[in-house]
Amino acid sequence: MSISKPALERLIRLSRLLGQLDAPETPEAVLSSAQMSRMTGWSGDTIRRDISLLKDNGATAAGYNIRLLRMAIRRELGIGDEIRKCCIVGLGRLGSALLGYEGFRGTVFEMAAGFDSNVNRTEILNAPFPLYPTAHMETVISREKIEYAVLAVPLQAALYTAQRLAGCGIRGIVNFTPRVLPLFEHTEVENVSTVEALYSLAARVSRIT
Amino acid sequence: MSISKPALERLIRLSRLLGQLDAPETPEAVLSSAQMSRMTGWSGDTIRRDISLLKDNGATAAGYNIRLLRMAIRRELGIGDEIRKCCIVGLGRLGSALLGYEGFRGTVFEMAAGFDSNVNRTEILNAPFPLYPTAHMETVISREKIEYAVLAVPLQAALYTAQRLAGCGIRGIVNFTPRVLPLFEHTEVENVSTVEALYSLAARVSRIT
DNA sequence: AGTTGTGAAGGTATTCACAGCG
DNA sequence: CGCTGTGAATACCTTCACAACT
Repeated sequence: MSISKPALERLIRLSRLLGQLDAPETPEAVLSSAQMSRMTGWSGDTIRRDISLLKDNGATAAGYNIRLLRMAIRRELGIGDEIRKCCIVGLGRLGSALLGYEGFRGTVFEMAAGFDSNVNRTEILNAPFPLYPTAHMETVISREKIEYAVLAVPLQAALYTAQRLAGCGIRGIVNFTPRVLPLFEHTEVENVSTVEALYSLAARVSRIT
Repeated sequence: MSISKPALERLIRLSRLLGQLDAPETPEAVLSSAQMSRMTGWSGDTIRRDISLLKDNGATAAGYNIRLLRMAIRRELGIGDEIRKCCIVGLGRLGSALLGYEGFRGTVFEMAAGFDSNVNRTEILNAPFPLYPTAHMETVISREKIEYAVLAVPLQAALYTAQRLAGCGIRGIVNFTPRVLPLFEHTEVENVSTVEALYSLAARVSRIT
């Protein structure tokens, strides 16, 4: 049975939540669907149904074992322990801010390269992984077997760069640019937009008021 | 008739897309639902139904007038031309990268203040709007009538800072931190997470393969 | 009491199919 | 013709209600 997209997104966030609660010294700690409901805003019913799609989900009479549940989610997401290599394309303010981002600790994602068309930047900035001029993008990506890209180039370069990424075997793009990207044959796109988030908030707020 | 959340999100992105296509020299340009479908990946049926919820949507026999449709969406979102004031809380790498972000141009959102607990940062960084120590957050927000906040503080400070924001009248928080925030009574939360985006991509990719 | 898991019901969203229009 | 708009049908998702278990 396949997991629906809404369920998938909840499970991903749940796994983050569990990661925050999983303390090494209490491997037996449990959490009930009612507690998760309070922490996330989703109904306990929905949470239980999502979790019931997983096997070995760590259910007990008092709730779910935090550690086991988290493992079950990660297993089911098709994301084993296998490392996925990523790169950052575009090292302006936003891109370079991500160079030192610690949020990847504890995930299966590993930053393996950064690219910028401005050679100055690739030389001056320092990062815990190598930086290259964009001209070498295709070569490095295929040599390093990089699968995912975070796109943070200026608006004008967004479409062209995304097409180059899709053309050289990148499987997924996290699009930080305000450009709406087209569909690609073999490359998924996920948008991350502060402005869209603000509009979404504003619409909800004005609906409530 | 109320617009559903999925429809809302599509309309917001459509409006961004239309903004990119709307050229001043061709105010009569039209776009059909089939063309939008190719650009976004949503079915033409769904797009037409979303748009049909709007009045004065610029429909013609050849498609939708781009400019009129964009105006109709913005009108219907309950987002007039009234400016919404925002602030950035946390001026680390990510927060300070947003200080000069041009993506707010042409939106109804205006950055009005930035906050950081490190007084050094608020003095050294320069921005097109004033920066304050976090201690003054409540005062400034209520004085300036700021409604939205972009939360970019370190993980440890996320929950406490969010609670302070919710407590002082902020209507919506764009959460850039990896902390899963609880529900607040009068404050909406929208999450923006690179890591969640990557997991979502990875799950989709491994599902296809 | 508390918990999970799940059929059945209910509610939403999407797609189908086609009328009607320019 | 290709286009929009929409009733009807379908598919999907969430909630209800409760059995089973500790």
